[in-house]
Amino acid sequence: MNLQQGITHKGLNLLLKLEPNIPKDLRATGRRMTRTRQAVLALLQRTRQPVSANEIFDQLQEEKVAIDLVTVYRTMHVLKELGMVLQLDLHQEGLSRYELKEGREHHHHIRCQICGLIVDLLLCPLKKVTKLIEQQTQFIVDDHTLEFTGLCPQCQ
Amino acid sequence: MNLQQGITHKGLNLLLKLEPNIPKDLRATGRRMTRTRQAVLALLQRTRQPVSANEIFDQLQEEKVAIDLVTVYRTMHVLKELGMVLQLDLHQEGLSRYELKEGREHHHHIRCQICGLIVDLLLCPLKKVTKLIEQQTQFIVDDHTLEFTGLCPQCQ
DNA sequence: CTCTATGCAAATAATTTGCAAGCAC
DNA sequence: GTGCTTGCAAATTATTTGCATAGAG
Repeated sequence: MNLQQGITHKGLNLLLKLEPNIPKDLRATGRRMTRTRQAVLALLQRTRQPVSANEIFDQLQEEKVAIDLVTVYRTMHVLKELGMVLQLDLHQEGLSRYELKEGREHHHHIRCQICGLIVDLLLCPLKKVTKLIEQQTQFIVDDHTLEFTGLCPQCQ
Repeated sequence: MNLQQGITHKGLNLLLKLEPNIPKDLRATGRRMTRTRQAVLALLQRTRQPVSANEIFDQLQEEKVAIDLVTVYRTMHVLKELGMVLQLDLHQEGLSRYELKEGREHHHHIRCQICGLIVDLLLCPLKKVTKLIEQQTQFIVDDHTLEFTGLCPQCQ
């Protein structure tokens, strides 16, 4: 909802410098490093929270980067395919958010109902549960979604 | 995706008879029991899987029940407000599904990537984890989403 | 120079809103 | 009869697709 407000909180992510091998990742699959992709990647790197396509678009507009919203969607699609970006659907938000993968471990999130702050959870309690589910249901589990909502310290 | 196919599987839900006190629940809040609400409730009761607004609409069309898709959405909104229905957003499906609450315990789901079969999981491993998260993040947790995807026995 | 990426317009899909008429109580 | 409900049209929001052109390698 409110990117600005969220960003003013202390996030758990670090501000990472631009990885110089990203262009290689792109080229390795016949993809090209363009002005717009650079802008999106740079934005993702300096953003502490998972962002929506619209937020990326708005933010780049403010920074005078000419880009179409469609291009944002297409860029996210490519980056996700390459495994460089994670796509999240947080608890009943009705839109997707994206964050850089950048070698980070599998993790989940909690989002404040009031201000929209999203904080990383550095745990996933589901390894054992997954096995249990596979036994109980005879499914082969291949993925899961786990997101929390609540009130952040400042909104309580 | 494919309601029919899902329904042909053995679900874990029971087919419940129409609870006669439902109209009371509605009236208690100044709401009215109408032909369309009856049709939706009856459908929810005989459906073994969480259904989307569109599936409710299509199904009722087939049964020659005249109803508008807008009315389905509005009905789900009311039933959810009354606590009679649960709204689910399964793993990156991009739409909401609904199921009768009917006194059932808090639970989660697993959905088959191929045929769309949804099965209830009769466990929630998150009570302790929630406390841990509250300690670690200083959030007050008020809700969570946990949904799995995989391959059901018949699609493996 | 070739083929991918982009912008713009338009299409889709899920859901919501406005308003006048219908129907439950 | 009064006020909640509904249908129909239209608006909204998130996302996707088609196509001709711009631009990366």
